[in-house]
Parts: sequence; structure tokens; C-alpha cells
Amino acid sequence: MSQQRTDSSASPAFPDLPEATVARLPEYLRALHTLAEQGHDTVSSEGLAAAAGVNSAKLRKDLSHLGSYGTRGVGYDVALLITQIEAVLGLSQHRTVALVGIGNLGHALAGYGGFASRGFSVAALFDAERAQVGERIGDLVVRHIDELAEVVAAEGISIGVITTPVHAAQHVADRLVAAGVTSILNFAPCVLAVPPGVDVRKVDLAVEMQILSFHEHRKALTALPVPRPAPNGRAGEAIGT
Amino acid sequence: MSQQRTDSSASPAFPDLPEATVARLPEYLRALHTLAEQGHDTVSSEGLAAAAGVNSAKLRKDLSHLGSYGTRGVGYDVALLITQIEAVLGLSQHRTVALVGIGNLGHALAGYGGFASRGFSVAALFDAERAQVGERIGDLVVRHIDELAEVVAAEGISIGVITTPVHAAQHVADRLVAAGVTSILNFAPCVLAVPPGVDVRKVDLAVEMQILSFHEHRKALTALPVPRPAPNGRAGEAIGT
DNA sequence: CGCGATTTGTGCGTGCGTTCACAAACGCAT
DNA sequence: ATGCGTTTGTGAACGCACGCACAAATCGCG
Repeated sequence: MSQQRTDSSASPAFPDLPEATVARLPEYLRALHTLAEQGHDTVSSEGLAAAAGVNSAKLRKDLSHLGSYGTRGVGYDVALLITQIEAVLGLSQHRTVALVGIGNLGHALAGYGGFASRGFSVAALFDAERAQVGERIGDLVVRHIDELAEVVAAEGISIGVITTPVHAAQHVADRLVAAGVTSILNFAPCVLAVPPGVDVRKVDLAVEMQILSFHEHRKALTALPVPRPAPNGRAGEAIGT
Repeated sequence: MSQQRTDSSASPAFPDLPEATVARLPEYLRALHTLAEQGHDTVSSEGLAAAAGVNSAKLRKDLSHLGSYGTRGVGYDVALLITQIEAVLGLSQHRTVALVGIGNLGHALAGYGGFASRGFSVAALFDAERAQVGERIGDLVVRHIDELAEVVAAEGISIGVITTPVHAAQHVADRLVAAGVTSILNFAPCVLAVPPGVDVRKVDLAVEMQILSFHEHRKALTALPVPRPAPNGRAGEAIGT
């Protein structure tokens, strides 16, 4: 079973990959790149699982959904696995993204170097405020949002990132969709209504902190349920990821 | 069945709240604040679910874990529910956070106003580079990381946010833990090793985009599996959240 | 005071995700 | 060529989470 199959159609279409698996593939990919830099040619499921911070059984089951790219008794070929995961994630073609809302967070993301190295390039910046339009960030210039549709079509942009205030987010989402964007990453703390066929993922920093706050609160409560010193300690336990 | 119970111990300790529920509570809280601003005194599970972007049955089951704070035939008291969820999440005490790594993203988060309004305040900024130390951001001054332990103790900081490059993240995590921090929000794309009892949540922007990329890739493949025009369209379907 | 409309709280079935545990496959040394 | 240690791939059991659907509870009105 060599990689003979990967001649014409390198991506055999995975209509039924478990969503939980999809969410972990990028993590495996990152771990694999790290291992490749360290000079590893092959890696065992145990080793890769440790680098990705998951259970080895889960990793093997995840990878088995992509096909048999491991060798029993040896492990996985690092370079081959990178190629395969990138193909499945659709990273073979370098995807271009549009960033809308050039405030604090927008500035940071526009200048963030971690995108290009992971298969993405920020192709255009937009804002509605005339004050921001024309500003130069890196090698891009902020354009007015009225140019959105035109630029999206010209640059072949398929992913939009929203970093506007809440009150503008839905309007921006509508314009992105109208311009033909079918995937949106939303940093504004609100729910977006989009037509079927459009994917939205949301990242809310305050939500993450509030989840941490809950566990913090819980740890504080279970640590001192009794006023007494409680000599045999061992109170806090790990919560997992 | 009034809120008579909430006299002395306002937070009855929820050791066994489903993790999935905990992850959604912040979303409900945000939706409730929005509704409160719009003047709603009460809200039905249907209405709140819509505002939070979830199913109403799921919302009711989530809230039922906190106790019975709704009135049949009427709905939920918005103000009361806000108080209760905040108590469960441990937001009654305003939590203070330390931000380590004042680069692009660190700057943005330090200046982000969305924290204070959601129960958190950034109490201190740290960096290892002498170039950044001393810089003033908002009403805070960037301090050297050697002062971490001292400041954490003085300010009662319980949450640390890591926005350093990958190569420094583990070292910073170690120092945070040594200083007594028991919850970490990690923006560096790597896994952190921490002792039991310490919680780590990870936010990786590239991972979110790669997940979107997968669905984008999949949509492109299923939309044109046959070279022919395929007259009866209806290709893309919603993926859900 | 009783009735109907409305909405919560929840028991139950179902599906997904995780984990265990082991047989099959592979490399290597003898 | 054969056997041994190693590691993958996966069948099966388990547990969690989701959604349906309905009984119980509450309000308003006649």
C-alpha cells in the first residue's frame, strides 16, 4: 500500500469526517511541523499524541479516518502525513482572507505572522471609518468597505474575518456574504445570522476567560469546604483540556 | 420558591456541572446583558436561545442544572438570571489577569475594552524584552517578567494570559505557575505542560481558520463532483456551529 | 373560581465521541 | 527463513450530550 493513489485527485473528498476529528487535525499538523523541524522522519502515535496534547488511541482513530498512512512496528512518516492532512484541510491552495474592522484587534491580526506559515495570507483590509482608510499596515493599505465586493472577486477571497465592534458585525457579515464569502471567523461577541451554506466560527476572548473563572471559582470552593486545616491535602485535581 | 436561599452562601458550589454547559453559560450571560439593555424584564427560553444561538431545549436543560430560576408560563427573570450565572461562573468577585508578552496581540488585548465589561480587569503587563519594559499602554506600564511573582501576589492575580512567541511560552507558563497562577489562557500555538490543578485553555487563530478551510474545501468538492452543469442545484448545506 | 393558553423542567431514546484492548502487520536480528 | 518485539488499525463497550416530547406549573381572563 504505497501512496500510489495520490496521482490525479490528491484529495479523495471526505464528506463524513467526524467534526471532532476535523477540529483536531490542525493541532496534529502543527505538531508534525515541529517534529519535522527537529529532524524526525517518522513518529509513533504515542509521540505525536504527546506533541499534540491528546490521547494516543484518539489520535490513531482520527488518522485512520484519512486512510492507512502509518507502518505497523514503525510509526507514521512525518512528511507524508503532513502532505495528507494539508490535502484534507484544503491547504494545498494557499487561501486568502479579508480582514474587516481595523481596530485594536484588527491591527494585531493584520501584523500577525502566524498566518502565512500556516497556509493563509491576509489579502485585504477593510474598515468603514474614513479615519482608518488609507492607513498602511505591513504591505497592505486599508480600504473602505464599499470596495469589499470588488476586491473579494478580484483576489479570490473565500474567508472573511470580522473584528469590528458588535453593532457593525451583522452588517459586515451581510456584506461579506453578498460579496461571495462562504466562511466567516467572527471575533465580535454576538451571534451572526447567515444563510445556509455559509460557515461561521466564533472566537470570544471573554468567554474563554469566564470558563477559566468558573474552574477557578470551583477550585476555591472545593479547596476550603471545611474551615479546619484539613491535614491530608491533595485538593485540586486536573480538569483536562 | 423564592430566592430565599441566596442569603449567606450565594454560590452553592456546582462540582458536577457538565463541561459543555459551562462552555455555554458565558454565551447566555452575554445574550442576557443584551436583552437587559433592550429593556426586557423577562425572556422565554425560546427568545434567549435565539439570542444565544442555541436550541431552546438545550438552553432549558443547561439552566435547570443551576436550579429553578424560571417561572412556567412566563419565562426567566433577566436580572435574576444574570446574577445567578455570574455567581456560578465566579464573576461576583472582579477577577484580575496578568498579560505576558506585549507584542502585536498583547497590545491589542491590553487595549481591548471588552474585558472590564465582562467581569475582568487587566491588572498587569509583562515582557522579557527590555525594549518593551516601561512602555505605557492605557493606564498600565509594562513591567519586566522578573517582577511577576511579586506583582501576582500583590494584586491577587489568578489568571494569566500568554501572548508570547512559541519558544517562550512554556517558560512563561512555568513562571506563572510558580507565582501561584492556577488558570492560563494560551495564545501561543503549542501545548503547555502544567502540574495538576492548573487549567489551561488554548486559543489558536490559525486552527480556527484551518477548520473553516476544511469546510470550504469540502463545499467546493461536493458542489462540482460532476463536470456537467447539474441543473437541479441545491449543493451547499449548512454545517451548523 | 375555573379554564385555557403559555412556558418551564425533565425523562427517555438516540447518536456521537472516547477509551480499552487486541489481532494483524511490519522490521530486524539471528 | 523464522521468531520476537513493536506499533498500527479497529471492533466493542462505555459515557456524555443532544433533542424530542410531554407532564406539571403558572398566569390571565371571564
